[in-house]
Amino acid sequence: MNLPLAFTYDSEYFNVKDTLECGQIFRYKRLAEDRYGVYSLDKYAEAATVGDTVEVYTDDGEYFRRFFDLDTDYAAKVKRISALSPIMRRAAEYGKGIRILHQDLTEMIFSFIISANNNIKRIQLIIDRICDRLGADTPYGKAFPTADVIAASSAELFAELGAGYRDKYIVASARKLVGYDLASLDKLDSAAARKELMTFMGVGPKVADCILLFGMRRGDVFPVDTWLKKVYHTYFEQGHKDGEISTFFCNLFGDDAGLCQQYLFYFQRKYGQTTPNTVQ
DNA sequence: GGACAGGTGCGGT
DNA sequence: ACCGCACCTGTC
Repeated sequence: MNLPLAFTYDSEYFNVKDTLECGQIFRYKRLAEDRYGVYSLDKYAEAATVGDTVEVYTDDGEYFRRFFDLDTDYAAKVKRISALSPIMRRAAEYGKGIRILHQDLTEMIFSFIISANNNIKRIQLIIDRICDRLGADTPYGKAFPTADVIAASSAELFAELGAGYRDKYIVASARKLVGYDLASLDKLDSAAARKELMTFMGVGPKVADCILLFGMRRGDVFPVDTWLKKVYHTYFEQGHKDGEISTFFCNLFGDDAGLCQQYLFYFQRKYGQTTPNTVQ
């Protein structure tokens, strides 16, 4: 495979490693110290960091320019978020190279159904096996399968591929997606779209927020997982029950909530590598 | 070898 | 509406 250089971009607010490893995407691989391969649907790109420049190699530069969110001014966002509080300044400074990717909605639905009560290594393993088994061939490997193909499969297949008890969630949601008008979700506000997404089997509040943030570009949501619960209890005011933490952060951060969540998640995974509920 | 994973569905109050 | 609990399985 000989991919052409499609474009370059300044690396100060585009850190490829941080963007890919902050948990928003599962289909990527480290090819070398400063070179990563990234898959989205049936597309593929490689991003290499050379000095203060990121070089992106792909056959579809238009797709990946959008995918990497290169039209958004992250310097302004980091500046605004840094001004909020000392902890946000630290988290934003640490994660300032993270960009919220424009990922495919269907791929996000299945990926985050699989992510529930799971670890990142295993999530990647399961998704890779699903693509290998059901994805269409591309010049770069296997594509992410369509909902139609998943719907035509059985729960037993996904159990075989290691999905565990999520096997039936994957199939049930795929069958609901057949003939479903996902574009209609764009007309809803985030709260209404979240409620609708939660009618899919395997999609609860946290997974719905991830789908909204990573698959629908809704910056005004705040996915709360074990790491963010720990962040809340460590750095923010006490007193909210777990089910209220997302709303608390949404009210605090507004339209920057999703990006703030990524900064805090990545920051906590870096500096809070202790068991949950243990204050570092 | 046990605890833990980027939680959710379910049944019981 | 709000608990508490079981849950596949790879990794640490």
